[in-house]
Amino acid sequence: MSERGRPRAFDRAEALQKAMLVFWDKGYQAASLTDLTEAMGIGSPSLYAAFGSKEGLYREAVDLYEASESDEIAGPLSLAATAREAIEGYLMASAAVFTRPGRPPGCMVVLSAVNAVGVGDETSAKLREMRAQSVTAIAARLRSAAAAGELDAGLDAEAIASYYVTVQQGMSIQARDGATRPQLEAIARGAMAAWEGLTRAAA
Amino acid sequence: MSERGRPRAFDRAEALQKAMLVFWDKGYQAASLTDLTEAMGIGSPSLYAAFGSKEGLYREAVDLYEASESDEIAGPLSLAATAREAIEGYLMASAAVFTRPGRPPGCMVVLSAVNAVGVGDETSAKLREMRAQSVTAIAARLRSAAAAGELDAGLDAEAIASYYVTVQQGMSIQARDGATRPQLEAIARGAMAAWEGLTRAAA
DNA sequence: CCTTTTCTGTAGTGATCAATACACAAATAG
DNA sequence: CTATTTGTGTATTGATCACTACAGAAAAGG
Repeated sequence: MSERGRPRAFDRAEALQKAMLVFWDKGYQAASLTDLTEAMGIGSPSLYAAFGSKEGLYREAVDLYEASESDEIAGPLSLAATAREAIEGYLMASAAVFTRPGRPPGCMVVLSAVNAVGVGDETSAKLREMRAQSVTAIAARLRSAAAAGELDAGLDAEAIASYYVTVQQGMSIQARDGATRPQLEAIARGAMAAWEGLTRAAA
Repeated sequence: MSERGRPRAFDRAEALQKAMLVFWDKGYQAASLTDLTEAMGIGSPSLYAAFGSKEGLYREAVDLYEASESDEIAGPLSLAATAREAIEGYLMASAAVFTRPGRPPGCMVVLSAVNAVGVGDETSAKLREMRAQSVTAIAARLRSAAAAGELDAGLDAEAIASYYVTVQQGMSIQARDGATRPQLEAIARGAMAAWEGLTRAAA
């Protein structure tokens, strides 16, 4: 097939992983081509041959983030037995991922709401949709719990989901300011203290 | 006194206000000198004569933000009769300020945790301290309420304060994504649903 | 071998960045 | 008036930005 020509001298997936860490750490615009090529260990022509452009590389970095880190955060939402355990697991997994050693603090997708300046409209819209998807997924989990009789049928799933996603997004800011995993977990437990009040009566 | 020389042809306070809006909207690095001078209606030499440097202008813009917007958010903390009303008022005022028409969405100081890349260490530390100050102020309000017998004496004031500040910071992200004032207020009410659980037993 | 294809390294492109040199304008001091 | 001081407008500084032209290197096809 396409094995003609000089073979690539670097591992594409490995280089993308390094680029993801730079974008995650600095945001789109503040990550310079020099930052990227140095972290990836390649020259800029190799970067452009493999990824097309800075924004193309960013898009792939976001996809990689979603596939690796983001799925770990969302995992509990579909796996936990009860809706309460699902959301608590979501917040606890966030606390873990946001403070994992060797990784930038906070969530790359959440932070992109603030530091993805200069990115194209299409990529920007995709990132916004990814953040909105968190609310959708949690609301769906709440509605399925309500349909199963586990929770009150009259609850406002969207409002509750927005609240928990807001807490999780605030945890990204806290992580940026140096909050540790136990501190973020304490915040998550604080957020869960609202659970009974929110799910008992329709807000 | 110092009325010698050609008088300044623009209003310094007015120009600073315009610069604050640009920094608030775009962050430090993404706000270019062209953006700033166009918004302020002056040439770059006038900017440098009046404010010293881009970072000097940014520092003054942060001070102006603190004096105008930030005080409105923190007002309820010292004015409200009860600790609960103080914190609820803090979140409600945040919802209002974060979505005020004609102003950028979200809190300039909160967002600076993410978009103040490239700013000097001293300014960066000052901004971080301003964010930490929110936790300190709320914790102090909780402790005074506990000392007055209004709340349980064994509550973890720091943990509760961190939780509510995290919600407020998440509201800044939500505002960036287009959340309206009623939506943010609903989130604030959701956060207040945790109040009894948090203040009843020592976490 | 030679040709074709693909990638790498060097060395740059024009554009934009924050910041200024310099000449002139506009005020006060004497 | 002249001298001094301060601000403005033009035009530009070197540095850095994202990006690429070009020549040579390293592979497969014939």
